[in-house]
Amino acid sequence: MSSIRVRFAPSPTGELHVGGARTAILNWLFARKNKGAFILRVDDTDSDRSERKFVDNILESLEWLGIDWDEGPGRGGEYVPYYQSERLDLYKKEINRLLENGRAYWCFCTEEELQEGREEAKRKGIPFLYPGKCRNLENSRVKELKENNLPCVVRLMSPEEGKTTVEDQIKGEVVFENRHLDDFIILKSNGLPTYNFASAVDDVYMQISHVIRAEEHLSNTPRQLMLIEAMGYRPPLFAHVPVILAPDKTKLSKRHGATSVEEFRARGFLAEALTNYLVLMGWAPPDDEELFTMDKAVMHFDINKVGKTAAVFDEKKLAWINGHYIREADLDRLTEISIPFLQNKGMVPDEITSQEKDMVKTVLEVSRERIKSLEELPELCDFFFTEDFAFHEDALKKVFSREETSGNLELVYKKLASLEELSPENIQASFKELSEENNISLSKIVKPVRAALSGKLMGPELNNIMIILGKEKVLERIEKAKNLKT
RNA sequence: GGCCCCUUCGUCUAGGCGGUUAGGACACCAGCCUUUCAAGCUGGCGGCAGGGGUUCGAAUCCCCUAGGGGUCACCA
Repeated sequence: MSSIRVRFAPSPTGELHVGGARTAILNWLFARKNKGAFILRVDDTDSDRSERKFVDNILESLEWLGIDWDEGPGRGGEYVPYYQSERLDLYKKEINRLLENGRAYWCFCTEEELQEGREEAKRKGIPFLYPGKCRNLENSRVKELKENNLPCVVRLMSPEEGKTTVEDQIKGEVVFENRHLDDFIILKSNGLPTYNFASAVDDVYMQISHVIRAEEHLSNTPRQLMLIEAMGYRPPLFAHVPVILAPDKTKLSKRHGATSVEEFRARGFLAEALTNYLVLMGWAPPDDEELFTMDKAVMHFDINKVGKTAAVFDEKKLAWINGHYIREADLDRLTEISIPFLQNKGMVPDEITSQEKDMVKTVLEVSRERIKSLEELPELCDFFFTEDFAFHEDALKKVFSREETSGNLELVYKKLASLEELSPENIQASFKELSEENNISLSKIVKPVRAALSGKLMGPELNNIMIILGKEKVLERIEKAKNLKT
């Protein structure tokens, strides 16, 4: 009965946010480390904002990240169903128990009434707490009001004195005074449970041992503890992880750029880079190494060592990590995931042949160490795929504006034309000979050739470019570039 | 405003029991390598929010102040 069971319980009101992803990863690491179970539960009690497409997005994002769940959507489990919207009978049952035991009560206060109270409290500069007006309604009165179909909710009869303390695995002991907490709503007038209630009930029923979730839930925790106490169950342990901040130190949101896992994937980040980075904000392995696999993270993970401070999301560091994984990735796999980025720019056809695929692979081999995200690939290597590549402004200004460029290209043309086939050796030798024979610097030869072949001043090694392009195209492009003088 | 959490280089962090020139990484700068750009290597810049205590000795313990964040919904 002491088995470790954790859960990630997103509400499908948006795409999987990197903050949510980190919470999921932390839960997953904890479960894997302790040979426990990682449960995925969909907290969709907000019928207005929950959408099926977001459920799909969250599931896909988690799968893409490699965060697999032992129980949950698509996988079933002992505590099925894992959608709160399908567990309504259970909540109803627990609400009724609470009602019968006098630990909860029906409340018929209207929105207007409450709003008035809030405004008055604001005027007085004191926090608004529900005054408990409906606490002691006679049963007959309740029955009467209900028969008249008056909108009503159920509130928990919360203790007025004492303290509720949360033994948080990350924050330590956090104490809340019960008098600051009012009789909060557990059943909404639309018949659906509130988050606090459904979450507490499910955590208990699903035998969750540790609730690892975002810090913003810390202030909800005493309420859930009260609920669990009122229902007569044992509460799980809690661990609240700090939020992720944007560079301006406010909560990371859409206006800061990419925030969802899907957006990062679309921008050319690798799953292992994103997970590595996300784990790194708030946790560090014992050896302080920053680049690690999830396997290694699992081996050393310790929830108690997760930092208490909110971390600023640093895209530069993510990019560095991503560059590392791009360089390390299996080339075939990298080829597969790179193709869409090329197709996106029309560089390779949507229906790709195996020859074209091989070409992408070859190009990747000589280009990968120059990019930090797959998104940068098209611009870096467009000239490998088309004759219609653009000449970069720098190339025009620094190379093609020069008097001697045309003549030098002509020299190169002649020299290369005499070669049987291009090889690293004979290309090298040719350039060297040209330099010596004509007494011109190597760079005066090399730069124009690079510019002629790629339209750029920087890029993969020239040898590689020439060999991949092949003698025919190389000569064609040099010929064409001779007349490009600006 | 009430309640709660947090505070080590610009950023992410390491710093069980108080004694370190406060360590690493990203970024930035410089150099090396190099037929470009990267990558790689080497070096540099840069920090314990402030103030009081406790102590022979505090980034580490206590208190206060300041700053940041979260939350105060019939949202999760």
